[in-house]
Amino acid sequence: MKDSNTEQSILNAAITIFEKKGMAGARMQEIADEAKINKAMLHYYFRNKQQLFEAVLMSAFQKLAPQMNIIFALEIDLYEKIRRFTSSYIDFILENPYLPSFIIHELNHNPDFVKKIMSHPNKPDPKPLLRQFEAEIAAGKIERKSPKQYVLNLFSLTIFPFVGETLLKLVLDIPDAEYKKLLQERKTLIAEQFINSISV
Amino acid sequence: MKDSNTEQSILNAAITIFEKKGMAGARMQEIADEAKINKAMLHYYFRNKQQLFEAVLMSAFQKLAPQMNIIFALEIDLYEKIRRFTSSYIDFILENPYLPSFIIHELNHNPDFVKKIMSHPNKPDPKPLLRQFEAEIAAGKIERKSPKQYVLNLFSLTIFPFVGETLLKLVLDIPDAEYKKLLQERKTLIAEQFINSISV
DNA sequence: ACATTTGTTAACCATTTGGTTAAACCATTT
DNA sequence: AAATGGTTTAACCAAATGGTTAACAAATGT
Repeated sequence: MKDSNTEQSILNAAITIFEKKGMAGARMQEIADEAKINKAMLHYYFRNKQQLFEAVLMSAFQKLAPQMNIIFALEIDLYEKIRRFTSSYIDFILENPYLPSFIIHELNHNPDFVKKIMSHPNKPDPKPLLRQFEAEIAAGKIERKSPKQYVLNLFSLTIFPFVGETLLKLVLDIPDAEYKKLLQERKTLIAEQFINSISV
Repeated sequence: MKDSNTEQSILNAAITIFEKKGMAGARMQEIADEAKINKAMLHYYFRNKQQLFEAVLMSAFQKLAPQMNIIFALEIDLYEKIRRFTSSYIDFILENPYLPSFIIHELNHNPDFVKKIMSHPNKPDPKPLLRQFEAEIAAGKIERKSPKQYVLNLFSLTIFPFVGETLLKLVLDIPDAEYKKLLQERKTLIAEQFINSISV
């Protein structure tokens, strides 16, 4: 029984290609080239394109979810949690720029996979965060709005600047270097303004 | 010289298919079937897949940009403009649910098209909005932050719930009907909280 | 050392897919 | 009604693409 790093290097290559081109745009040969192995190996280890793709999509969740869930579960003040979440999420995505777009796009096109991951441990789970919003509302500390709306806002402010980067740069006429700087600024700015907008 | 509605029905079919499946996932035959015409007609009117695709992407901007630019250019109070923008954008996207995801995804994968549309009249242009933010800052009415960050926030809050719908429903465990209700709520909620977060 | 399993390769295959062509169709002009 | 020119169709084509196979190499167990 060999652990064989071939399987891992296939997966790595597949991650690179799939995250950049998506399921429909990726080519098996391109993945094989990227991994510098024979195309037949892809099928030997992962049977077919769909299964290789699902392994990649699952690994994307595996990368993202623990990182988020740790922060969601921390026993700290809500505001501090918001600050930590935005800052560390932005840092993480700066290292994995294709991740959110890839996940979102493929989730939109693979309803079956959505069901598959629904009960899977790799799912990000912001329930603790939701409960903290509820508690603060109950304590009269923040506006009485749906906690889900709060989390929606927080996710939108944090994730969209990455997903919509090309569109935003185009529409707002922002050069690359400046955009990078804006993203850095957002590591503190989001939490600051978000907290400001909910405090009663 | 015939005006021939064939060309238009091809474009309509192409819009349907491309917006749902993207450039890489769409099939010429599928578009022909959708339009109920012979596949050769696609090439007769649009030469090849790339050109048909670009016509579709351009038409997507054509649908979106005027709708936004009218509001951006209105001579009204900043806060009122924000309220109008979020409300009417959400209404519009509810009618065209695939639009933002399609535009964002394809822009990310077609750097050449980005250049092409940069100087095109179909580009959404929030410059008037940016200037109003600047004016309010100068007047000491809102926090002294980069106006671009403000617009980034506004776009994120408005657009992301559509682009990331599947992911958000999955992660926050929200059923379809409830999510629709949340989106409706956001037509007023976004502006309310956004304004609350920037007023000095 | 030998046999058996596991890993790897090159060649091959069937289907899909974007694109072409030549003939037919149809409206308008002469 | 014959000619003209744009429009439409079915059949076809070459390349790309996902997937398979059979032979070969390298470990692994006996």
